[in-house]
Amino acid sequence: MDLANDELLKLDNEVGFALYACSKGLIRKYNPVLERLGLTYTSYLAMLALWEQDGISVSELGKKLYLDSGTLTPLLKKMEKQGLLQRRRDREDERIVLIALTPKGRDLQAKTERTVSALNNTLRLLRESSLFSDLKRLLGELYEI
Amino acid sequence: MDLANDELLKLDNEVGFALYACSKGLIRKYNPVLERLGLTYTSYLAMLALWEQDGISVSELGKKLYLDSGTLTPLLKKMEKQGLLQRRRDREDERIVLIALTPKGRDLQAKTERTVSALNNTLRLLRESSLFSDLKRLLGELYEI
DNA sequence: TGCTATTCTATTGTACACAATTATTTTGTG
DNA sequence: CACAAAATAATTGTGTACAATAGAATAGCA
Repeated sequence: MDLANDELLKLDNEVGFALYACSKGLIRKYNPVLERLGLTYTSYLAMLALWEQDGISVSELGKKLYLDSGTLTPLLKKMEKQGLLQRRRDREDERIVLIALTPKGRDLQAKTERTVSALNNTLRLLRESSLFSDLKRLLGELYEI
Repeated sequence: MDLANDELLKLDNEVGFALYACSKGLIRKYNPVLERLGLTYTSYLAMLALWEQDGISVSELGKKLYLDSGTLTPLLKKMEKQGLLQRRRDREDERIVLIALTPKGRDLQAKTERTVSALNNTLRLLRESSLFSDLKRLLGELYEI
């Protein structure tokens, strides 16, 4: 697909728009389901990261999720209020805030697994297609441009 | 890729996360460039849609962009203030608000074409790969699930 | 040891998104 | 025609995103 000048600015030719609309569409599917768990899509992603690796710092979590402190600080405070995790300064280095799941936060994993399995089934085909690996490759490339 | 239960909730296996992170990453690349045009990513998309088809209603624009009035109304008011477009009620049907580009809005197209061409080149490979058509297909499927 | 640069989190300000609700207008039907 | 239903924007409330800045703590170095 090599575009002439007058085709360059068409909405349907925008890779970014396809990504943007797909991403929002999927989040719209997830959010009502996650609501039953008391989670939003963003807090769901944060929990996924923490279930994999508990006790990490805000900046480490930010690297995993590609989010900065401007997003994470209020999000984590809200999740702390919900009783899912605790935040505390590292004693060795007072600049760092470490995140630790509470028992309630850990226990949520099993219920979440059951709850999202329906969505996961819907997305199974996507995960099995080459689209998924292409996306992950794209994500890597985006951060090198 | 058929996932065992303990793999199901891993962040790296989330199709949604790959989409979400890719989309935000790309918008982060676009926004500083678009700023030179006085546009944000969202208003850029709105202008793309309007350059293709001027004089449409808010709801028609919403269908093109997959956005609702809660997002579009304040966005369009801001763009009207910038002098890019005008909003006026349809005389035939007072429920409808029609959007019309101003000369300034139309003139922005040429400059935008030049400005985003660098970004477009970076993304040329993506547009030429199967990823792009896969994404558009996914977008269609998402709205049927 | 001081001093400077760096690291890390928090804050501020701007800009979306979207569900739910409201208000207005039009349409369709008995 | 009257009135219920539908269509259309606007509003409200909540939840992100992120650039830019600030502020505290640490590291590195003359």
